[in-house]
Amino acid sequence: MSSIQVQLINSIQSGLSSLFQIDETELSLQETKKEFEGTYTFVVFPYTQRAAKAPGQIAQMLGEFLLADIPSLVKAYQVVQGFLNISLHDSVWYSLIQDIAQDKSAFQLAPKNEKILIEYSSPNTNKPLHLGHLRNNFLGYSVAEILKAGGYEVVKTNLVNDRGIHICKSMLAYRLFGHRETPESSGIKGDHLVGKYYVAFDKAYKAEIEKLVAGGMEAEQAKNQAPIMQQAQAMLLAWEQGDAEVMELWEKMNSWVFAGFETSYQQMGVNFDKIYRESNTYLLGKKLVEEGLQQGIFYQKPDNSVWINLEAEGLDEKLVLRKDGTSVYITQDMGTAQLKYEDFGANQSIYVVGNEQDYHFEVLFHILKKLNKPFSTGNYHLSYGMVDLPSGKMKSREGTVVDADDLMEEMVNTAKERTLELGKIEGFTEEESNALFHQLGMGALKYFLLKVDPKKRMLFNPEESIDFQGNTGPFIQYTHARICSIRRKALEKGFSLEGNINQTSALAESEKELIYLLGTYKSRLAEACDNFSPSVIAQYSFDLAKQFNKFYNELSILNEENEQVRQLRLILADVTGKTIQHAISLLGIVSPERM
RNA sequence: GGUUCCGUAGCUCAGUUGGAUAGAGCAACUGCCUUCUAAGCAGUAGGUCUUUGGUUCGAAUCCAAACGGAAUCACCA
Repeated sequence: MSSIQVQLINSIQSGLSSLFQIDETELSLQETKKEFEGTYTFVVFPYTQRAAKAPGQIAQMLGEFLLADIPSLVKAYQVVQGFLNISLHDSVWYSLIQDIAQDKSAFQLAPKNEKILIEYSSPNTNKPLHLGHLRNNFLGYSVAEILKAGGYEVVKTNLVNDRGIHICKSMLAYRLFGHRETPESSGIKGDHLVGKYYVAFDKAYKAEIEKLVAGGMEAEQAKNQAPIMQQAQAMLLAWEQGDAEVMELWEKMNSWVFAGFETSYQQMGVNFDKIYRESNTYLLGKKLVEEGLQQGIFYQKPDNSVWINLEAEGLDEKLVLRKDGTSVYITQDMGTAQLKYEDFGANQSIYVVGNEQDYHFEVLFHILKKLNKPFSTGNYHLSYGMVDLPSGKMKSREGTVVDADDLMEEMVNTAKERTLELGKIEGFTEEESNALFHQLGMGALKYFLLKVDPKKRMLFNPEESIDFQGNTGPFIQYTHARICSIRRKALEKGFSLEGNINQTSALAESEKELIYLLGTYKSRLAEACDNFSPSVIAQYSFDLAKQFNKFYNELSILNEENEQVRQLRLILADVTGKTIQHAISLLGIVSPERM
């Protein structure tokens, strides 16, 4: 809350107390709606009974009280129905923009002295990344940036799922149909090449099932009996036993995938402080299971499988180790939790994982609690909604996925087309042009995916291209470029962006609103932090850019003849530019200086 | 079937702890480039906030039920 709001609330508080003997500790102000005059609105309905007066009368009396109590702040008030609308003196806005312009930590909240670990991306090494991963990666990266700006120490990790039956499927298919092709020989990016064999496995598997069913076998049995599936299971066993040939193939194909992912991550502009692999953490998970077994937290069934009973927590019995002693998904997560704690000892640990795994994380956190380790607390599942297509959920095996690399390339190409159409790259070198196309394409894509509340599922229609106009990344980037242009021209003309602001004339409405918005940045940032929600920042960036464009359109900056007014507007533009740049950098979006 | 989540303009989404006549963008239509970048600005049109009942000064928001949709309930991850 800004100091302006604090002063207003304190004054209203004492007004309520002295006028009506009402002592209220939790008062809230709201923004005045556009169609009424004023900046802040106080709603008096809740006090009519206790004050034994009509709403209008209470508002009237409070308004007079404010005028007398804080005359330097409050210029006027209007009573509309039961709403007390408060207008502030221009001097308040002048001093606010002055403060913001000089605030060295305008973009940084106070240190929290807390370390937060955030795990995101978490791909499987059997197929390339798709649109869902893009939402995950942009979200994880952005939340990390937001938390940093919010005063937390942040560690970014990525847990790669590089082992298991699904990995063996692509390995087996490669062995059967691959003819030793490599990313180099085929010209196919490593992760896509491996993904090709994952699909090939599924195709062969389905054909075998069909054949068995045609021969009179039940579908369920056919799924288990299909030779290629049995081969895959045998391969998994061989892997767990460290079979040299299988390990060699596994390492070779994984290295292709990792190289491919690295390229994709670079395009996305995301990075990690530490990459974990499940092949390195699942054994630690097994140890934790043994430990818990001895402590009686887990129990063993006659077939040797190990379980935990969470019925008291309203859940079910859950398996933590298979009867053959191999680990399952949750075993690995237990091990990873411990490893992360040993490596970083964070106060909080966030898992950026889709909401289809809500139940899994509920179980995991209960298990960790029961283990009663230092990492049993502070765990949070940042559960985001799926990206659906008009046809429904994306399914990799059925080929109904939007590939991440393809989509990014398409976005950059679209950015190129738009930019060339508009003839916006005069004087750019080829390198600068390409950088701009990338910044704009990715800006559009990131904004598109981040502007929506993370918790909600969202729709992507591949038939409709992502916009570059309106509520979009490029719109905000464009506003920044405009401001940069003003800066350049101001400096050419010898105008300073640093000077003091002197109050002379009355502020225009669009100036006041811009200052007001700039003044709310920190509280929006805090809100984004508390909710792990980049969409708060996205929404703010758009509002700010929109307001700036209105201001820009209505008023002259460089052509303003009154030097004091010009100075104010220049600083207003400059601060807006810096704020936009900072805000969208939290979304992983670059602010071009020209476009 | 159990559990959880969702339902706001033709489409994609905002909508703070309940507050005024429910907001943006896209798409449609009308204006504005000889002046700081028109990827912009201003305007018109578009709504039974799925439905019904309840709580109260006041409900898109809280409660209940119905209808519609999604996720999950694996010795998959």
